[in-house]
Amino acid sequence: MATQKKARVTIKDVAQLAGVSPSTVSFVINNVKHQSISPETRKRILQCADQLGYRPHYYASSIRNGKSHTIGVVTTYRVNSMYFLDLINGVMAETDQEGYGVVICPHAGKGEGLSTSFLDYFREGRIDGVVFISSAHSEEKSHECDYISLFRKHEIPFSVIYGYTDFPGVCYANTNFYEDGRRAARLLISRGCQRIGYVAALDKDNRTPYMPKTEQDRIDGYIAALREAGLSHHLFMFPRDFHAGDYTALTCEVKNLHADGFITCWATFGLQMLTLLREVGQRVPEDTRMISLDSLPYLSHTAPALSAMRMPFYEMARCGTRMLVDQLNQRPIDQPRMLFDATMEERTSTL
Amino acid sequence: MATQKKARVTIKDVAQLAGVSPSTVSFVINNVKHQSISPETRKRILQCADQLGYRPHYYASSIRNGKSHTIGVVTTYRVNSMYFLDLINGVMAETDQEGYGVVICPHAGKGEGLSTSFLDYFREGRIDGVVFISSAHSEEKSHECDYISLFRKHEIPFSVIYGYTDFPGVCYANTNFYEDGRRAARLLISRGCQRIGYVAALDKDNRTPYMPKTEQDRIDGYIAALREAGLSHHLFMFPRDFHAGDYTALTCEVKNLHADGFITCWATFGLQMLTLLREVGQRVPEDTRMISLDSLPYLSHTAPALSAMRMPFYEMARCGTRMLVDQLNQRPIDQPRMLFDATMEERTSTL
DNA sequence: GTGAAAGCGCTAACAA
DNA sequence: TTGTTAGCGCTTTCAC
Repeated sequence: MATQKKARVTIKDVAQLAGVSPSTVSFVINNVKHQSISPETRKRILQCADQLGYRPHYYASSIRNGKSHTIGVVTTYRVNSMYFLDLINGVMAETDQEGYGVVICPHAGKGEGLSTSFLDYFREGRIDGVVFISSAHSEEKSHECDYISLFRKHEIPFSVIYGYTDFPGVCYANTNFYEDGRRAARLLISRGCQRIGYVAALDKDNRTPYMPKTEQDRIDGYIAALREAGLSHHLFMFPRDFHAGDYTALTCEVKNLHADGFITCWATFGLQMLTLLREVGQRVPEDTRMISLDSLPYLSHTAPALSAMRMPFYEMARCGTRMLVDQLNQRPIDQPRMLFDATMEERTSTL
Repeated sequence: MATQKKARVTIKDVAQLAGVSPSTVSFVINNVKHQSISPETRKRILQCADQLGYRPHYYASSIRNGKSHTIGVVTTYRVNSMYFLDLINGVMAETDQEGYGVVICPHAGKGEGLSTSFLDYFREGRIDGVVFISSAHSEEKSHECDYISLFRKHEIPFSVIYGYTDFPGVCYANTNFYEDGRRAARLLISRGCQRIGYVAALDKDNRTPYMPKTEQDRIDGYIAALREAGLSHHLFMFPRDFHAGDYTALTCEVKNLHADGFITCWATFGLQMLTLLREVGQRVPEDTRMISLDSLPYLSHTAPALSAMRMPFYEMARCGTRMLVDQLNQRPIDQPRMLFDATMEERTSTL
C-alpha cells in the first residue's frame, strides 16, 4: 500500500489527543484574555500541540476574524532600485516583530502608470493595508496623489514612505533633505573648505534643471550652511551621464571656480566628478574634497573612496510599517509625520 | 448616523443580485469545466459581479481547495545582496503570470544558521512550496544540504536557485560558471591580449585561497580558453579589500607579470585593480584590459568604465519558479537541471 | 442548467 | 473551567 498522504494536523487532532474540545485548544493557543484555563489543561494542550507539530491554519483563522494579518508593499517604480533592499528589510524587520506577513504587490504589465494590483489584493482579503513606497526625488510627481486618493476611495489603510505630498491625516516617513544638504556642507566647511560647489542635475532633456522640491530642499540646506559660515554658494547644473559625451565646457566651468569642495546630488555624479577632477589635475581630497548626497554599495572601492550620505530607507520603512500596523490595530499614532536623517559615510574623499 | 462600515462583497451578494444561487456564481467565476451554464445566466452573473466589484476571497477559496496558491522565497543569506533585486523580479515575473502570490520567508533572529520560518509558513498553510535561493559562490557550504533535507523531511515542494549540490530528483536553476570564465577569457583574447591574469580571492583569514567549486569552475573555463589559444595562465590570490591595507607586494606581483589583460572574480576586485594599475602607470584599456566576473550597478560611471559579466539571477529565478509551479500543478518537468549564462556587459575597460 | 447543503479549519458567543 | 455550536466565504457533490 502506498504511503498515506500526510494530512494536515488540525485543532481537532490536538483536542482529541488532549481529551478536550477544539475551543479549549483555541483558547490556549491564542492565549485568550478573560478566559481562564486550568494550568494542567493548558500544559497538556501545549504539550500535545507540540508533539503533533500543530500550527494553526493561517488562512482559516484569518477568515474567521476578518483580518489577513498581512500587509502589502506598493511601489511607484518597478522593484529595481537599489533602495528596495533597505526598504524591504525595514518593512520585514517590523512585520516579523508584529506577527504580520508581507506581500509585494506586483506591477501589472509594463510598469508605466499606476499599478492597481493592491486593490485586487485588498478586495480579495489578502492584505489589510498598504505600505506605499513613493519616490520623493523622482519625476513621477502626480502619482503619489493618485495612489493616495485610490487608497482613500477604497478605505484601504496605508502609510507613505519617502513621499512628497502633505495630506492631513496621512502618515509619512520621509527623508530630511534640507538637513542632508546642510550637513554635507558643514562637513566640508569643518574640513577647511572655503569655496564649495553644489553639482545638481539637468532633466533628461539635458536643458531644464531637474529641481523637485526635495532637491530644492537640499540646496537650501547647503546654502544655509554656507551662509552661516559667511561663504557664498556656487550652483552647477550638469547633464546626466555627462562623462559619456563631450564635457569640455563643464570642465572649464569647474576649473574657473577654483573650488576646494564639491557636493553632488547623486553618487553617480560624484564618481564622474572624481574622474573629471583627476583629468584637470586636482587631487582629491588634498586639493578638493567631495561628498555625494546618496550612496552606492561599493564606494569604498573607488579611488579615492567617495564620501556619501546614505539615505535612511531602512529606517523610513520600519517607521512607515510601524505606523501602518498601529493604524490596523487602532493604536494611536503619536507623530504621523516623521523625518529621518541620512547617515554620513565618510571616506577618503573628504579626509 | 455614522457611515456604515463598508462590508465585504461576497458571492452571496452577487448571487442575490443575479437571482441565482451562490454555487452557480462560483461555477461561472471559476469557469468550471463539465458544468454547463446557460449563456444568459453566465453573462448576467459576470455583469453583476463586475457591478459590485466582487473579488473572491482568496483565503476562503484557498482553505476550501487546500492550496494557498502562494510560494515562499527562502534565502540562505539575509536579504541584502544586490542579487536579490533580480531574484525577486524573476520570481514575481513568473508568479504573476501563473496567478500565484509570493511571500518572503523572513530570517528569524540575527541570521546565522538556517532559518526555519518557511517551515511554519508551510505548516500554517501559507505557502504551497519554496523557491530556495542558495549561494553557490559563498562559504555557507553545508547549509544547502541542510535546507534540502528539511524540505524533504516535511515533504515541501521546492526548487533550488543558484545552488551547488546535485541531488537526483531536485530541480536546479544554476549559473554556468565554467562558461563565464571561458567567455571572459575569450573576449580578452579576441581583443588581442596575450598575457592574461586571473585575480581570485583569499578567504576572510587572508591566507587560504577562497576556492569554492564555482570559483574553480570559472578558473577552469579561463584556463581552457587560454589553452585553446596556446596561452599560459597566471593565477593571483589577493586578499579582500586589499586596497585598504598595504599592498606594495601585490603591486610588484602584478608589475612582474607584464599582463595585458585581467579577469577578476568580483567587480569590487576589478575596481581595486583599476586603481592599482593607474598607480603603476598602466593605462586601461590601452595597456591592459580588464573584466570582472560579476557586476555592480552604475559601473558605467567608474573610470574607466569596468566591463563585467552580469550574473543571470533574473533568469535563474524565473526558471526556478516555473519549475516549482510545475511541480505544484503536477506538470512534468522536462529538464530539472538548468544552467544559465551570464550577460556580457562590455564597457571601456575592454575596448 | 441550477440549487441545497455539507464542510475546509478555525473562533467566539453562549450553555453547561 | 470547559464544551457546543454557529458561522467566516467559498467549493463541490448530489439531487432536482
